[in-house]
Amino acid sequence: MGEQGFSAASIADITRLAETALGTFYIYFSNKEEVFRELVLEMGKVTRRMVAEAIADAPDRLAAERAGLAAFLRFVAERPALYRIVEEARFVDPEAYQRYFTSFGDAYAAQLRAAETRGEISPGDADIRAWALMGMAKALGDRYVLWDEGPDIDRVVDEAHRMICNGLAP
Amino acid sequence: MGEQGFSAASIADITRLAETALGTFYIYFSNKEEVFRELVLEMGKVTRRMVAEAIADAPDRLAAERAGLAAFLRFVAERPALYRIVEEARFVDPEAYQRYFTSFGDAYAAQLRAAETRGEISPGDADIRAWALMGMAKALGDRYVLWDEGPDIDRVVDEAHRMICNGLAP
DNA sequence: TCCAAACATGAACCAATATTCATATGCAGC
DNA sequence: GCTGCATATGAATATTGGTTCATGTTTGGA
Repeated sequence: MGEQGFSAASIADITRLAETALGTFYIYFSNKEEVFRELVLEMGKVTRRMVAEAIADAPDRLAAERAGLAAFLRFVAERPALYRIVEEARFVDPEAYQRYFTSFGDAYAAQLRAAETRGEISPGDADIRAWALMGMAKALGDRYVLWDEGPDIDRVVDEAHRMICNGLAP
Repeated sequence: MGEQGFSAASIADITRLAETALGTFYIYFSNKEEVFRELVLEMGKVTRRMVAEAIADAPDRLAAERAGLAAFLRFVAERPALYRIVEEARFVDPEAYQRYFTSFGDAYAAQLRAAETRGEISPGDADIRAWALMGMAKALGDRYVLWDEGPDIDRVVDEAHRMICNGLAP
């Protein structure tokens, strides 16, 4: 599903890869969308753990932003199929997609609020900021990881991080 | 296609809405993906014109960023179906999707480069910045326009613009 | 008025594939 | 070895919907 997309991946394809019979699929999943939903869920857990580990020992929030972005881009590079599944969920299972990102965004915003009270970042609406930052990461992942070509990940992280810290103002 | 999605929208649906016979479809398009591709193309033109007009008389780049973001969010609010089509292109016609965003990104980066030489923004990699900014706009569109609930568009634009200008550093 | 050529029609065709189900197999406890 | 339950199998089913095509209809120029 991650490689061919939801509709192109047939149950027959899936069971062939799993080396089981076609009917066996329906012992474990009630229909095609259910595997998909479980994949999205699984993906949520994996990404969350990944990022959490990556930022675990960052000295402050700005350092955490850098580490988190770098980890996310590395993740997209390593598991493009899983990343694809999440994005396709927008159309296959909008509920799951929305749940995925709102829960991610909520956690992100909470971290920003905590950092704000610690004085590590300037004051501002944590939710809006969280979504803006998630969007940045996604777009950079598309352009510089999935579609390749261009500066290496470190340079992308550097530049994006500079922008996250200081903005564009001269 | 914008309302139901590419696969859920049948040719029969399309021709019913168009009040023509089913077969007539194939006089104008050679297959289902071709209409889709043309829609993506059309959408590119419309968005481009929209944003260009919106930022036409901004005094400087930072003001243009604000006006452009506001225009984009307004556009998503007004034509969610067209916006959806572009995003679905990622899976239905990846070529078209990539063309859409790289050409948009190239134009965006060119504007940033010009602004940099005019001293309106700090120096930095224009391409990476352009993609980061596009990603921000997309994510905010998803969360605060398509999924509604939350602060009104102006507040979102205000907050995001502050972040674009000054970043998060205290 | 006539004639191509373009355009329109929608029933029929066909391929794909999600899902079911009757049957077979493995396994745990006795 | 036996019994019953869980699990496995894959051929058959049923539906869906993209695409074709033989047959009309319109149109614009001569």
